[in-house]
Amino acid sequence: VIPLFDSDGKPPETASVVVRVAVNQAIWRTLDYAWPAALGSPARGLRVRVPLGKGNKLTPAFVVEVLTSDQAARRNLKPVAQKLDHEPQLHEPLMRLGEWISHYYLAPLGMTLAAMVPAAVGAPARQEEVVSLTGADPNLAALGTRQRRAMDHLLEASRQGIGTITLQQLRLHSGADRQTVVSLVRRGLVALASRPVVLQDTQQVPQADEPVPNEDQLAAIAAIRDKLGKGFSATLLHGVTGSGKTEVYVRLIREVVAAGRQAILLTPEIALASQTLTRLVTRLPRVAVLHSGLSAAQRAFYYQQVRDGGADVVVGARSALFAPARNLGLIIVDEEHEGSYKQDSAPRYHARDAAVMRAVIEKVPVVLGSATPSLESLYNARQGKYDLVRLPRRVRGLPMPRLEVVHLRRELQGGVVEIIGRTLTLMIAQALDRREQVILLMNRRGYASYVFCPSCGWIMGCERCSRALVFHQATRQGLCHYCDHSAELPAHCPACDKKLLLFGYGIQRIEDEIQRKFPHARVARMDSDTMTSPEQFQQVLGQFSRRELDILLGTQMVAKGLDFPGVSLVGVASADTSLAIPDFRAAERTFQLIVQVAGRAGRGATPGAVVVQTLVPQEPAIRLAQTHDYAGFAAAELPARFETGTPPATRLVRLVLRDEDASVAQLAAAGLAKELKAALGARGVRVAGPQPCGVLRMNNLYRFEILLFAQKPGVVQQWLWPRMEELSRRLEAELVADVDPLQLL
DNA sequence: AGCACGCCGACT
DNA sequence: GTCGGCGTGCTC
Repeated sequence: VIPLFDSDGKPPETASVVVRVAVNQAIWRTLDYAWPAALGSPARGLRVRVPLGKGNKLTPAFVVEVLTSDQAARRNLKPVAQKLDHEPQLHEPLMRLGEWISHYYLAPLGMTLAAMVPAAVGAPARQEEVVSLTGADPNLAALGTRQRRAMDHLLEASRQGIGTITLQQLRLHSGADRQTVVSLVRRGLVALASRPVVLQDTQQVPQADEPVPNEDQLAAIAAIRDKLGKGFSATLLHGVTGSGKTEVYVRLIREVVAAGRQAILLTPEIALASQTLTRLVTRLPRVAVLHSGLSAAQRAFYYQQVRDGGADVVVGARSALFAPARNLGLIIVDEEHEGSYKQDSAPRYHARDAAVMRAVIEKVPVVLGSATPSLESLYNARQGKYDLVRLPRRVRGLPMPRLEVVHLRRELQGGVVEIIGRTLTLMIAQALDRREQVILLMNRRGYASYVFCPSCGWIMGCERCSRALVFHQATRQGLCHYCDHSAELPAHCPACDKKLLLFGYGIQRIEDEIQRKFPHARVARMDSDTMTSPEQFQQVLGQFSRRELDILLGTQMVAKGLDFPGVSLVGVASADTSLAIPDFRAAERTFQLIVQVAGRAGRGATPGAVVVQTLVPQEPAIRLAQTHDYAGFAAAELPARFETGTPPATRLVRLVLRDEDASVAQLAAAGLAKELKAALGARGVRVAGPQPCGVLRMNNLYRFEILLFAQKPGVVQQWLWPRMEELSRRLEAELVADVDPLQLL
């Protein structure tokens, strides 16, 4: 922090330099401030602190424009108080990306820019202790075991040309603690020093262990390699599950790094803990991994490494897209169809689409990979906006797993209501007998969907939301999956005092059933209730890969990107959960989920089998997933979207108006809808609504939505953005805009 | 999003 | 007569 010189507190008389800043708050306008000469020269992208409001509260902001002298004619400007960095934190391409995100996703610019930089950036660099040999002749025989072992390790490292190693590494490899090293320092044998932390080159896998790309992979690599260094291009890499997309990424990234440039690889949040990624990281040059498990300081450290050229590759979730690579050569978005790329709070950007925009701005290629591309990306490929590259076969000639769709109603065993039907039970038993592993998907948290009274119809509901509480076994409580509110399970119906019943199945109930049916199986449950930290996630996956577990039971987090050769059977307990959601993407999500989870089977020596349980086996999403028929699914679903005028046939902007008072929200929505119809109707925008949201009341707020279906991208935003501030002030209810929404609850 | 301002009710 | 409740509106 560089303080302002004028200690008498008086702002300069006349401002010769004026900057336009975006404050990190829900303010839609930019504000002008005088730039004190004492702060040096201003620059776009610089972080500053400015006095804001009547109390002149110091507020973080970004300089977005340095005004020329004739633009700067305004007087009486408050002065910028502090500079937070010496150099602009966001360079020009990221500033332009931030401006695009702010406008396209209808978010205030200051908030958007702030979301692009880790909060702790600018804090002093982390230090680490390093150990090196002094060169003094060691009398090894005179040393104790621990000191001896440490010296051996250092001497061995030095023979390999490594003169300095970190204390942490020495501790890891020789078991020497700091005390041991200090003793060696006293003997004059080693030196202990501090230096700023630097990234280690993790490329360790010897060439012999390198997977050899097959013909398909080589063709894909060649096709994309041709585009490197030749400006913007977008490629949709459609490779079936197990076709080796990761190998294609590795080869392309190495190519880019060899040419002296940096690469960004985006993966869904969940995949960051997977062993696929761990393996991948060891095969790449200096990697900065950015994920949610990092502390603020660690995140800031990697961020700075990328900016200063200390990292060649950035691997991370959504926000890794904003890595300040100054010399970018390639962006890859793995599993591009994943919903977790969409941020669900402002700025509500989609990292895949923002990645394409960054590639446009930086004039570099972008690769979108998936076994089940989103219909948006498929449509873009059909339109010629993306090039399509395919990997139609699995590696090593592995067959696609065989899917068996079973009708749950015919699976009941002796009339008993059970969710693991006859076929699936039998196949799990067989897999366990053969010492093979099983992945079981149950896409619903909790034990039972709701608690109700059979005699009077009372349902245990959330007091803050218009939804039933989901019964959780461990806590014996009802839990709201929308607002996290919980309530004790009453002993009897509070309305009529009769006995209460549990209705519906959740993953915890499946867990009970599995344990009852297979008492000797080692089972781990993996859902957001049990996986509260990335470490837990990694631990369970580690156990499963070491075959210390037989059955991995999970919500959709087990469907994604896992690669365990021991898995021969995958079960989908109920394929209907995601179909039941009233959303135009329900079929697409169901198809993707089944195909993705099926892809976890048969990656090793034994061919995989998949059992999909459903009450609606004739449903196209399920029928087509049975034969991994992506083309067939797209051929049915894409025309349907055109008939209904839903994305990708149109571009959707969703506006939600919410208020504690239902009629206030409804009236505000009605007024706004009328206004929008008048203004946008002529521009090819269909205004639907207002209508109550899928979940009418959430967190004590009643919600009404207006859906805007536009023929062209950006039409709605162009009209709406300049009016957002005025609208949010004028409307009685709170206004939330979501562009290209994925969740329509 | 904060934060100050302001116009009413409950208290000393 | 004053403190403070949180509705309202602005931030260079």
